[in-house]
Amino acid sequence: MELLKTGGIRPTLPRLAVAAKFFGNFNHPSAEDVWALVKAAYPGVSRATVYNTLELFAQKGLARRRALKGGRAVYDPVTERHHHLVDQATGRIYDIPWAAVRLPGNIALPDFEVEDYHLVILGRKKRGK
Amino acid sequence: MELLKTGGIRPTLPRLAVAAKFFGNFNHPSAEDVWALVKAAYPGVSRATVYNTLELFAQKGLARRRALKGGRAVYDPVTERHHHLVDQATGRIYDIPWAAVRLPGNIALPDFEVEDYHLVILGRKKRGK
DNA sequence: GTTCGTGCAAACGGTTTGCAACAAT
DNA sequence: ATTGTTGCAAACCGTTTGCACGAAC
Repeated sequence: MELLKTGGIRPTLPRLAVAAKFFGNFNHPSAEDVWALVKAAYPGVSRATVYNTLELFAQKGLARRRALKGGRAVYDPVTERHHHLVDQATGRIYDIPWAAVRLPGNIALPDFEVEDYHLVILGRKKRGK
Repeated sequence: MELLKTGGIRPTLPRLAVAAKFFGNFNHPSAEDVWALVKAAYPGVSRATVYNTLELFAQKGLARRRALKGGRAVYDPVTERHHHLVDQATGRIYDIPWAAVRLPGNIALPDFEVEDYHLVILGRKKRGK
């Protein structure tokens, strides 16, 4: 994965291991989740490195860290704007395409400088879908 | 505060202490924050009781538990619908009135049953305001 | 040789849990 | 008697940090 170079990240072996397990994982894994996956495939990688690497991805704009569930931070490999739905039954997080919801083009608040916004939707996945 | 009775909560002394410090606190305190306030005023109250009581408030619909910051859950005594702005500089959370943003009347997603939704806005408070 | 990256373990902070005592019904 | 509530401390879980070794420039 040489998109690491694009982000100005030296593609070391542990980082490639993290990237392999993280990018393309659309289940909004927590750092701990990613570590479990990495550890299974590449036992030598330490937890700290996984945490550091994910945070590095976030700083370089390759991922977003989100506070969507209590307690654990989740990382999102999708950097395009989108909304989130948190399934109240399972806790699973789903990406909702930006275009799926019609929103005012931009949000303006008198007292605040708005940098970004997204909808957090609470609901449940319809069974079977 | 006898809105506890309204919620079907037995108004014990520790719970009244928590209620006194929590309701009317619009700074989106974490459980730890509330405990610090309660402990200062009523030193006998244990941390577990504060945590239990806040969770009880949430279950009874007197408060909302929200995952807006990483790591710590915050409790919101405002139960009416509103949006949230997280100040990227300070981490402070502000309530944004529902009417401040024009949204589609209801959100419908084909695969999900939507129970609730709100905007999470990332921004910064304009200085002086 | 100075910086950067890594592994390991310990520390940390917030939250939850187990348990014994006690109050309410 | 049964249930609900409390305080205390310990356990727990995700995350961060300190440190020493090694690789890269």
